[in-house]
Amino acid sequence: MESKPNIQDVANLANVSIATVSRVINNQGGVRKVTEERILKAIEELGYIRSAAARTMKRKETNTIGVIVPDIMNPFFPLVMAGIEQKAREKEYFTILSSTNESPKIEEEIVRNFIERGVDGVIITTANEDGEHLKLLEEQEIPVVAVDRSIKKFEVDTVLVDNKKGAYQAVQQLILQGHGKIAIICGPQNTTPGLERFWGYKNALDDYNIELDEQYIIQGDFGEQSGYTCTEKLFDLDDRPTAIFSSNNMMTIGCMKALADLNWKLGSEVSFIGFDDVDIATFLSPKLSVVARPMNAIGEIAFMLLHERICFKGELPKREYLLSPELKIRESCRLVHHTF
Amino acid sequence: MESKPNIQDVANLANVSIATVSRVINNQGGVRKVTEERILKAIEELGYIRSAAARTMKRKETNTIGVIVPDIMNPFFPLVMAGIEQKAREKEYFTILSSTNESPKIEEEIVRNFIERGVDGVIITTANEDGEHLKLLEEQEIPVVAVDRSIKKFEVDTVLVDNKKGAYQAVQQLILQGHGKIAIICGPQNTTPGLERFWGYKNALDDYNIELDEQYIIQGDFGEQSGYTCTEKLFDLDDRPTAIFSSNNMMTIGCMKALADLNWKLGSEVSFIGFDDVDIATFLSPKLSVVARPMNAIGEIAFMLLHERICFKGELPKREYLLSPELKIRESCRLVHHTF
DNA sequence: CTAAAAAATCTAAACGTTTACATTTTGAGG
DNA sequence: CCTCAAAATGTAAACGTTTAGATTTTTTAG
Repeated sequence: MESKPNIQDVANLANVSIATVSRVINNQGGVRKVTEERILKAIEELGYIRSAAARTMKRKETNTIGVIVPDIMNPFFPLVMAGIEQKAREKEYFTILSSTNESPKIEEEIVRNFIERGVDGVIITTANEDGEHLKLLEEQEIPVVAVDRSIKKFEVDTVLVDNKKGAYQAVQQLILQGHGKIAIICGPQNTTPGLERFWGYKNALDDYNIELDEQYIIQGDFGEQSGYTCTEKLFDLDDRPTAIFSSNNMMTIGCMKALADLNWKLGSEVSFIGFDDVDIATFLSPKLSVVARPMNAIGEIAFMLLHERICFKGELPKREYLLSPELKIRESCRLVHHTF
Repeated sequence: MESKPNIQDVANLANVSIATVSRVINNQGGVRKVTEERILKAIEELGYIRSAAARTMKRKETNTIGVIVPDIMNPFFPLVMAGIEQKAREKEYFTILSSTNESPKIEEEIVRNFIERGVDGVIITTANEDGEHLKLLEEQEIPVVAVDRSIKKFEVDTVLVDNKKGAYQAVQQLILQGHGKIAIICGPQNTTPGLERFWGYKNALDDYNIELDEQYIIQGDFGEQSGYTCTEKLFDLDDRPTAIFSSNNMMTIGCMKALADLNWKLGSEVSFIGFDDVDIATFLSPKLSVVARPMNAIGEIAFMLLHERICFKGELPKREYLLSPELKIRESCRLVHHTF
């Protein structure tokens, strides 16, 4: 019994054929109680563990899904991941996680590796929404669910947050509180979230007949540093905005740092709402109002969609979930002071 | 060509034997340029991707390591994970991540599954340092590296942070600033980090001849909520401490919330140092002083240790890394005001 | 007690690689 | 144009499962 025991060793010890052992370890029934017990004992005795590799080879399924995220250090993704994992565990699926560092090249490598390993499906927040580099997945007919960023080149189920609505609500809130000079720190306009959040901003202003003012539209890149510099630019304006809407969490952080450094008084001199909840939101004084995304639900739904598609091999129409973010009003947006 | 092409299909198309194809896809050399090109073309044409399962079956290795963490939502782990992944990618290893939710039972299932899948090694922060539930790993002789929490029941390489030293330095700092009434919000005393951080606290007080005062030692559970309630308890004391040392990041957050709610003035009325850096640290006013752990380095070292052990099948002594945390002094600890 | 039906078990053939070992091809040196 | 070593390629046997289909055993019913 030098190396690891295999199903044959178990069969020998229990004095049955490997077929019977196989039926037992897969609880397929049709095995007499007494033999089953004999086999179980043999398994125990030998410390037998079946080889997933051999099994996969026959079965052509791994009960594994691959998850690809662009940046594991961004707190958004672990939270989504938690939702995925929870549902996956319920269905006895396992999860492989890889992070691309926002590199489409790495992403392509990961996809290839996932396919080699025979994942049953993939949940991905792609580093490049174009999706040209993802064509392998389509070729191999592997079910895919896109999360947070859609994929242009081919049809996949998608779970998105209604960025436009979230941004709209935030800006609407500011408007209703009397603000007219509302600035936006934009995300990159070549990403869906960046673009949609800007649309939400624009629509809200339109709906309330507030004219778009170019000087209040500042272009950021979703990074903390850009949040900082954008805020500085706004501060340098002759006619400063009375409210700021920031398009994501990292820029919110940068913005807060800038406000502190510039001594631009949050809440009183300038109201604020950010997209995405951040840890710091409830610590700052005043507490930050934010548009919060339901990360856990995103993960759960993504898995459910994927699972359906894995089980249901037939044709299924492309499905698109649009989750509504929640506007959490705290203290950083206040009624504007009209001092005449 | 109905189903997926295999190595045989490639061989047929390229008019060679499967052995030659195998040599090409593993770059083993010994194949003429012209045939290699022919094979490569065939692979391209068929969209052939080799099956990791079949390969594993022969090779008995997967080039995959398993990572087990207790709580993927705790920001500490994604950061460690980033370090692991980075090094793993360099060595062409892949990473499977699973989270146990601090449940030893789930952990055992995950371990079993990892073994079925034939991971070459495991990096784990166990949910139960006793390690009885991990004996499968030992039986199967799978290399293991323990991170952040050691494993008692069997010998494995370990990467720890010098909790005692970190706590000591923090408390020492408070003492040197004139504090005598220093409270600690403890972690669970049945975990190594909880225990060691308490020792560091105790040693520092001992060394400076400050008597341990039971009322300043509050037991928490590393959760945010407990940080909150512990802080309340301290506030309710007749003789409040002038400084607080919190044993981890989540409790730090709870503590900050409590301070704000209680209107207990951070920095002036009560100084503070926390174990582990947190996002909010630099936003609060005053900015939080913390003991920061080198998460990325922890991950990198953990992988390197594991990798050595995977490659080097021979006997290797147990190795234990003890990384020093860094005391980051910001503003939340101030010279105590002696008002006589 | 026996025949037939039902249940349990077994046999053997895949699945797609890798790899010793065997065979063929190539090309250098005479 | 041979010879022969070296290089290239091919053959075939694993690896450890699952699973039709064959076979044996058990149970049922007359």
